[in-house]
Amino acid sequence: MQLQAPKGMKDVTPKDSYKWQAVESLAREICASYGYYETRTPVLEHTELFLRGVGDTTDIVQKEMYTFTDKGERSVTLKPEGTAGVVRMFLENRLFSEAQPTKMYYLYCPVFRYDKPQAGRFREHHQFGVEVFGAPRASADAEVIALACTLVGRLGVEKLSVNINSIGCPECRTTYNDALKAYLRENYNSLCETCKTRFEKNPIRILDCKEERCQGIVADAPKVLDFLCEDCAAHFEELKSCLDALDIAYKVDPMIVRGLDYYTKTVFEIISTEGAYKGTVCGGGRYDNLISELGGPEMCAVGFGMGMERLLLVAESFRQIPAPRPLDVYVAAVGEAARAQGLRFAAQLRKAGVSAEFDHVGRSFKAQFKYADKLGARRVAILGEDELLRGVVKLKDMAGGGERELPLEDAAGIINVIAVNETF
RNA sequence: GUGGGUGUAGUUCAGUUGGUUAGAAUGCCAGAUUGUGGCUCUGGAGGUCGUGGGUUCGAGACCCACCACUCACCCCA
Repeated sequence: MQLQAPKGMKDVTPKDSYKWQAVESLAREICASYGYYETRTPVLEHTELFLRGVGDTTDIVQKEMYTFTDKGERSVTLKPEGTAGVVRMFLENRLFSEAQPTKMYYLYCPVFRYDKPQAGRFREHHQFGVEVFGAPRASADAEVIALACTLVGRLGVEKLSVNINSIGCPECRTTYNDALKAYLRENYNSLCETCKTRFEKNPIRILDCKEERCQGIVADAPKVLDFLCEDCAAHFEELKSCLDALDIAYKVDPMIVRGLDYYTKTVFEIISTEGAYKGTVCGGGRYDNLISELGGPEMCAVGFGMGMERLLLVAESFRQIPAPRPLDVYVAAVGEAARAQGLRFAAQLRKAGVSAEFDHVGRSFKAQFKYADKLGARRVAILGEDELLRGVVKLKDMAGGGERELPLEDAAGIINVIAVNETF
C-alpha cells in the first residue's frame, strides 16, 4: 500500500482549502457580474473528442493524455483541457438553438496531463475557464480578457503581462505557412531537430521554440500579422481598440503560438513576471471552427483556461489570502450533566447562525480553553456544575479576557452578546 | 522524454575521518490551582534513518539499483 498521492497530484488539506474557496468565490462573483453561468461536465470524455477537438498532432494528445479502456471496451480519456468537453456539452444539449451568445464558465475543473511535474506544473491541475459561443465581434475577445484580468487583479497580482496575437483563419494561415517555409528553407540545416520535424508538420510551432539558435533564425521571419486576410486583420484591430477602451494594457507578441490546434484569429496569454511562479497563468483565444468540426453548426467561440494552482502560487506571493475566522463560540463543558446541556446549547447557537464547537474528546476545562484558543474561537461559553445549578452560562471573550454571565434560558440575549463584535 | 539536486520524528533541520542507546527546534499530549487560553517552566509520546542489495568486525554516513520529492529543458495552465 503506497500511502501517497499519485505523482504530480496534490491534496488540498482542510487547513488550506480557504485559499481555494477565496479564489472560487471571487471568480463566481466576477463571472456573475459579466453574465456568465457555470457549467459542469464530466472529468472523462470519449477519447475521440480530444483527438478531433484538441488536434492529434499536439503534444497534449500525442504523449500527455490519460487514456484507458473502460469495462465496456470504450476508450475514454481524462480531460486534458476544458474546452472540448464544454463544446460537447453545448452540442449534446442543443444549446445552439437558444438565443446567442452563450456565456459559460467552469471552476475547479480537473485537468490531467501526463508530463513531468515541476514548479507550477502538475499531472492533475485545476482550471477556471470561460467560453463564449456565438459572439463574432472582437468585443467578446476583449471581454473574456478583461474578465481574466479582473480576477487576477482582484487577487492582488500586479506584475503580469497581457500578450495578444492573431494567428488568422485557415485561409491566411496557409499563405503564411508558405511564406514562413520559404524563409526557413535557407536556414533549415541550422534548426534544432524538433524544429526540422515541425517544418513540414506545423511550421508555425517553430516560432515558439525555446532553442537559442531557432530563436535567432525566427527573429526575422515573416510575421503572421502581416499575412492576415482583411477580415482577420479587421478583427485584430477591433480587439485592440476594445482593449484600449477597457484600459487594459497589452503587448502584441507575434511569437505566441498556442499548443492547441483549434485556435483561429485571436490568441492571448497572461504571463506572470514575478512571484512564486513565472510563466503562463492564463491562455486562450478564439476558435471559430471547433464547434462545426465537432459536428455542430457553424458557430464561432472564444475563451480561456486559467491554471488555478498557478494563480494561487502567484497570488500568494503578492498578498496573503486572509483566513476566515473559523469559530464564533467554543462551548466548554465538563461533567456529564453539563455536557448534555452544552451539546444542546451548541446546537441552539448553530441554529441561530452562530458557529459553535463542542468537546468530543473529554478534555479538562483547561485543555478545552487551550484548544478553543488554538481554533481561534472568539468566545468561550462555559458550562460547569456551578453554572448548571444556577441556570446560567458564562461567556468569556477570548481577546479581552472578560466574562459575562447570562441566563441559559435567554438564548436571544446570549446570541446578541456573541454576535456583537465587542471586546470585554 | 532528457538532465541536475535532495531523501533522518508530524514539520524544519543537525548528525564529525564509518564506532555504544540517532539529536535539536517547533508542533502534539500531560502537568506546574481539584474550573480558565496566549507567556514561562517540567515531563511524555513520536524515527522500518525513502526501499532493496553490496562493502565492512561495525553503515544514517561509503558503493550500486530502484522509488519518491524537487528544479531546469521540452511542453503547457
